[in-house]
Amino acid sequence: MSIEVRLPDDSLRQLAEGATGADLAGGIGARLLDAALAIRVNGRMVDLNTPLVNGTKVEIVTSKAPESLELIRHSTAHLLAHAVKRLYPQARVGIGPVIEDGFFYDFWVDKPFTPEDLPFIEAEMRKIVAEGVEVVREDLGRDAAVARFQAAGEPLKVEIVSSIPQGEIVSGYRQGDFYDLCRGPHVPSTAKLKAFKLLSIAGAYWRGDEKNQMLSRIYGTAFHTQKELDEHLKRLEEAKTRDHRKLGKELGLYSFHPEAPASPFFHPKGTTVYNELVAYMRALYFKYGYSEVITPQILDVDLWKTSGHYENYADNMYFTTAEEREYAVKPMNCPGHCIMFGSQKHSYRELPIRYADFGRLHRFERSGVTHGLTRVRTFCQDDAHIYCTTEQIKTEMADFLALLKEVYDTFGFEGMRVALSTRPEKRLGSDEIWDAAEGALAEALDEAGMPYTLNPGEGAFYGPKIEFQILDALKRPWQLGTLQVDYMMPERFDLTYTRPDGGEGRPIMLHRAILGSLERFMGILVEHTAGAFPAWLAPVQVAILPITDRAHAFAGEAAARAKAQGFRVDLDLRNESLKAKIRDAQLAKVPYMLVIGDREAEAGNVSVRHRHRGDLGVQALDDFLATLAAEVRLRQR
RNA sequence: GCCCACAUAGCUCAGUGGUAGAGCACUUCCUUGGUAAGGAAGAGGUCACCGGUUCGAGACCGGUUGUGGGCUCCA
Repeated sequence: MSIEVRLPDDSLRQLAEGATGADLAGGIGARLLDAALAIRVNGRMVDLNTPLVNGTKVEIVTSKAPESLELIRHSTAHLLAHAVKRLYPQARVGIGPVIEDGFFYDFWVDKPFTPEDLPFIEAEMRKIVAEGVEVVREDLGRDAAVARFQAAGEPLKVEIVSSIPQGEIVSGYRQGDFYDLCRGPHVPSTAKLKAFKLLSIAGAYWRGDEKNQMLSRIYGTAFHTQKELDEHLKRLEEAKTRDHRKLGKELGLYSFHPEAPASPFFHPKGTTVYNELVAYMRALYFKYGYSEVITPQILDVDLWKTSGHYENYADNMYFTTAEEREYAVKPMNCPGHCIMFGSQKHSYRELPIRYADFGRLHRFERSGVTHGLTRVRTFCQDDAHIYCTTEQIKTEMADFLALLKEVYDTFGFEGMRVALSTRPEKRLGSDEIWDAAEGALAEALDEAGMPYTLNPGEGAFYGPKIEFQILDALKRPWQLGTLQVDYMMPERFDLTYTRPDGGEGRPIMLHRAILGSLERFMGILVEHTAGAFPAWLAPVQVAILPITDRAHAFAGEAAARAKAQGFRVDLDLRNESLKAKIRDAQLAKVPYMLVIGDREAEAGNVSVRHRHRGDLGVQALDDFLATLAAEVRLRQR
């Protein structure tokens, strides 16, 4: 008896009954067998050593297939666990999945691993690779699997397997003396794993629940070749050099101090960028029909009880008492806006009313969750609340999307992804209201033709939210914008407007932000631009570099003229060489350097150097200023 | 909050129990130069904080605070 399988080029191949993918690959060529990692049967990836079935379509998966990277990472995770079990037999294994850019494996150990352990574990992994241990799939009945893990002293695995319905087959893989629960597929031998590196250690809760025990997690990554691995490690280094915490210090933008944990101090240069961002948003608010408001920082706790924050958000709030009256520092602007809206009578003719607020917010974030500028305890959102009717939600949504796209385009963010977060467990309001709110957002997204993913249970306590995610220059995702629909606050604050028929209507409230928070946005922007802000945002737009003292007079005049036109100028009169001045301006990422020597001073010219484009030659000062003015006005990147 | 690591000059970092160091930055002097560091001198530290061990602690131990890598959480 023989079987026949179809290859991707539609050719048929005869094989003996019971032949595997490996036999198929070997029959085609020894080099293919060597490169083979798995096979794809009728589109589904399975182990290379899976027996072939007559009449199926079979494809040999080698390192050329994009999904093979996941395969070797998964197998490398098993390799890691195998090595750990050899070195630390008392370690009990958790789970070891593939993640973006690599994998991890969790271990339950008495003493957590330390970074010094990694080279030893890695060496043991290489030893297992050198041994070329065969990786074999071994399926077991559920009860047999439970018994096997119980005998092996693996309580975490027992817990997982026990949750699988009885009678089901549990797949697992054995490599030498190491057996692991796993769906597979895997590479046929540890010899196939050639380029991997263990990267870091971290604590992680079992099953991601902080009530469970803490496991010791080892992160690593794997690639097909050492060259690819090296390139990846180089990219990680590149990301490190762009770290906004490092660049912020180097460029003198902001700093952090123990006196105010997780709260940035914006230095003059950082404040310039910050204020330019606010000015930009203000200009757009004018264009899009928003009105800016200013509301108090500290408000009576009763307000927060009305808004529901006291009940649902108190853990994240700061409280203070004065004259025996209790207050809270605002973590959000919305309740203040509701007070303002409710303080006047409104006609349907006024709606939508759009209140924008750059108020400072304070949220108590648990120590350990803060991170540079991207997670702080005091920040300011490009926040606005739109009071409108149900019918107006769609046009408001469309206008908001237009505004959002305009902003992200200005900064060069691409690859926007959208997620809809629905009702969380801890929430206000009835299911009917949530149905309406979630429905409104979903419908608006559908109408805008925007594909989105669902984040069940991730909404805010007062309403569902749409979250907008972009990719930065290093293709890393960031959540920036948000749009939330809220039926709750208007209800709780009893907000009304007069309808055309003279009756009272209840407005809907939309919460929205585009940059998210100015703080986080600046951090992201620093990493996106590597600190080289576009000219319109740069803290110093022009550095004026006289070569000798003789040029100081004209350099001073040039600086004065540039300043008169509103440019941010740094006049470098230090007794340093031109080379040194250029170097310092380059390191400060100043967009334009104007070199002024005797020749330029005499003719009223400047020699223009751009931080990226280099020497741009000599031109009249006024011509340069006119060009720069256009670049800044258009907010060119 | 939890697990682990780290904390020395403004910055980046050396310093394995016996007198506190380097480079850069800063100040002064010399140098007046043409597109990424000219030269010299000087000044600068309660080694995060509190306690312990020791004849002696920047170093060893415990605690606190802050920061970092993660987990949980999140703009």
